[in-house]
Amino acid sequence: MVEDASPQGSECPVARTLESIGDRWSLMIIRDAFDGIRRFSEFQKSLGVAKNILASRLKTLVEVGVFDIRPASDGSAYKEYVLTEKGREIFPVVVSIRQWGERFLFKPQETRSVLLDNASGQPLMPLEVRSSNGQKLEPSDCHRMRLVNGVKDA
Amino acid sequence: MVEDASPQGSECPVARTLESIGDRWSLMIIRDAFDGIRRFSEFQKSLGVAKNILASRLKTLVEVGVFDIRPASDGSAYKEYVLTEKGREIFPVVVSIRQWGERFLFKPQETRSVLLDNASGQPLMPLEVRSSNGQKLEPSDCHRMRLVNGVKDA
DNA sequence: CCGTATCCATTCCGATACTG
DNA sequence: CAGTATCGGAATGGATACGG
Repeated sequence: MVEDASPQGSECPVARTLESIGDRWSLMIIRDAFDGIRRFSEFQKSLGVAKNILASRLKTLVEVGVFDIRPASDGSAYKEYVLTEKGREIFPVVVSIRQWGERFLFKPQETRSVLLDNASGQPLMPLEVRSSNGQKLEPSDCHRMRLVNGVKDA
Repeated sequence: MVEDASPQGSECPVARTLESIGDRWSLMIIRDAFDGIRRFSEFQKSLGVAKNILASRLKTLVEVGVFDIRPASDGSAYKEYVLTEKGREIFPVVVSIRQWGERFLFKPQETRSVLLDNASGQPLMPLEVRSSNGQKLEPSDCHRMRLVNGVKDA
């Protein structure tokens, strides 16, 4: 018997986010979308995922409002999956994941894909956690608090 | 037949990161660790996860170098799981996930947990993707590139 | 208290075949 | 091309019992 748990209703935003886009494929699909991929077959080719599960993931990502479906821009009869604003705002998540992986999961000369600034061709600045007045924060500089109806609930 | 795919050897840092900490529980465990949780039973209580799978996840997180095992600080016979530097550097990932969830997955007055700066008691600054010279970047301002032995490829 | 071992249910995933 | 339908296998998760 679990007393916790309504899975869709976690109070922690981290948990709730992972419930909606934390599965094995969604973030990879979104990563590809940031690369300009929009068509079913392009996602499929890039990810090497089975078509049925790609279809399933795209459907739920549309349902949760991360993608919109639009008619194809080239006039072909098919649809395109384009990120909504909600979807585009996942960018920092993907970038932070990428930066951690680059730093800790690759040997220096190992072949990898990198994300570069169009203007300069340079790598991006590492994402940093900062306070509201711009101070860099370590994990120990923060604490979690429960917010009930807008008021703190120690 | 898949020609892609050596799962541990993806060239994309996003993919490789998700392979190592992208399962359903690891990021939740790490989130709790940022809250100061170190003991098996505390993780278990906080997450409501079965003991066997918690044990399994902690073991692999130690293996990949995200946690260290240390003797308990209170002198009891048991161990503590503390984040390594590699583990602590996941902080921006957890924070970006949290911020996205807060913004898009909660109604304004809905009960949630928030992360506050110890010094000011204020919420954190939203993470932003920036270029090496500090310019804010949108997804379309970036492009992916393959890096082979340190040189650009295509 | 801190796990491990076992067993079972469920979910997820890939391959294939099929439809418009 | 863009999916849907179906099926079997693999991975994952939960409950429980047990041992150090």
